[in-house]
Amino acid sequence: MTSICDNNAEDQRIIACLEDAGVRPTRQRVLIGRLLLDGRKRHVGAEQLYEEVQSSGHHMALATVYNCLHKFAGAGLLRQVKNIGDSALFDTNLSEHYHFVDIETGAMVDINPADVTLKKMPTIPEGFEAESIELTVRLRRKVTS
Amino acid sequence: MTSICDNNAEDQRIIACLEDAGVRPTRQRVLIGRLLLDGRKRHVGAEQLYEEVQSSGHHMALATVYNCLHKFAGAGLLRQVKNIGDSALFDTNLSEHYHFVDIETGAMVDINPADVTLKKMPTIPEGFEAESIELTVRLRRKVTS
DNA sequence: ATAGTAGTTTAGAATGCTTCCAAATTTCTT
DNA sequence: AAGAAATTTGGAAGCATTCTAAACTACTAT
Repeated sequence: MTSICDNNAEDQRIIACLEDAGVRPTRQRVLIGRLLLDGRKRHVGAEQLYEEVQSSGHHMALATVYNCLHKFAGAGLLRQVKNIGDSALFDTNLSEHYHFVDIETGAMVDINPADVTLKKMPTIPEGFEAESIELTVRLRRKVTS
Repeated sequence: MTSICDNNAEDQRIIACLEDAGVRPTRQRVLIGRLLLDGRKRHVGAEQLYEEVQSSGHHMALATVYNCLHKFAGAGLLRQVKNIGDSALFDTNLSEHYHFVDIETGAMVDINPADVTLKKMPTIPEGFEAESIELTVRLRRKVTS
């Protein structure tokens, strides 16, 4: 006898997912979980997610969307991507992978991890450990010659 | 018989530098050139540079600092670093190299380029060309055990 | 169940960085 | 020296994100 919106199997799965990650499954988090924890790999920004929530017929404060995104990221359910310009982006793809970015449009595409290998790793400074490695290849549209 | 502050050899060098890059050597740009085009490799933010200008006994609008930084970057005199969180950073080191970032403090250190090699390069999508590659290793302070 | 308490959500205000603006100024050309 | 184009300026505006304090919700212990 738990929760909030255990009305169906999908929500049950999401709730379990949140609990496993140590995140309390509130109504809002389950809602966002439906959008982000469905197995699809994609990149989302706060504003965009906010609109998706609206479109799904629910209301949620923008601040809550930010809260959730950060909470999810902190719990390892999402990964914050910091290479891209302006606004914060979150990636549902948790495996180590890299990104192509169109410098004109900002569009982002995953780089197939098999396509890149670091031959040599830099020596981590004394007293530190690597938390993550971000590799971004910025792309410019080629001039048709 | 050019310019503004050709009062010494150093300024002459900076002016030549700007002209070579196709940037009109205004008083403000030469001023910033003194701070950034002296051969030292470093990372600067707009606000910080603004303060350095003040400290040097001159005045300049913050907007001008932004203008200059972007102009310099566009002309290839600086390189904008986009991997790091919050605010815009510019790097006077133009050669291909990568960064360690302390996720706690935001402090940035160059990675010796010899220390990293990409074994395989990802296939660039059709119609695009790589403009730059950014590799960032995020560091966490190790817990002393 | 019920009450308590700790964690969450909320709307709107506040912040901080960056860009925009229109006017004044400066640079380079003629 | 005058004109045209680019630049600088200070302040206002913009935007994404965070903060705040109050209302609310979820879980725990009773």
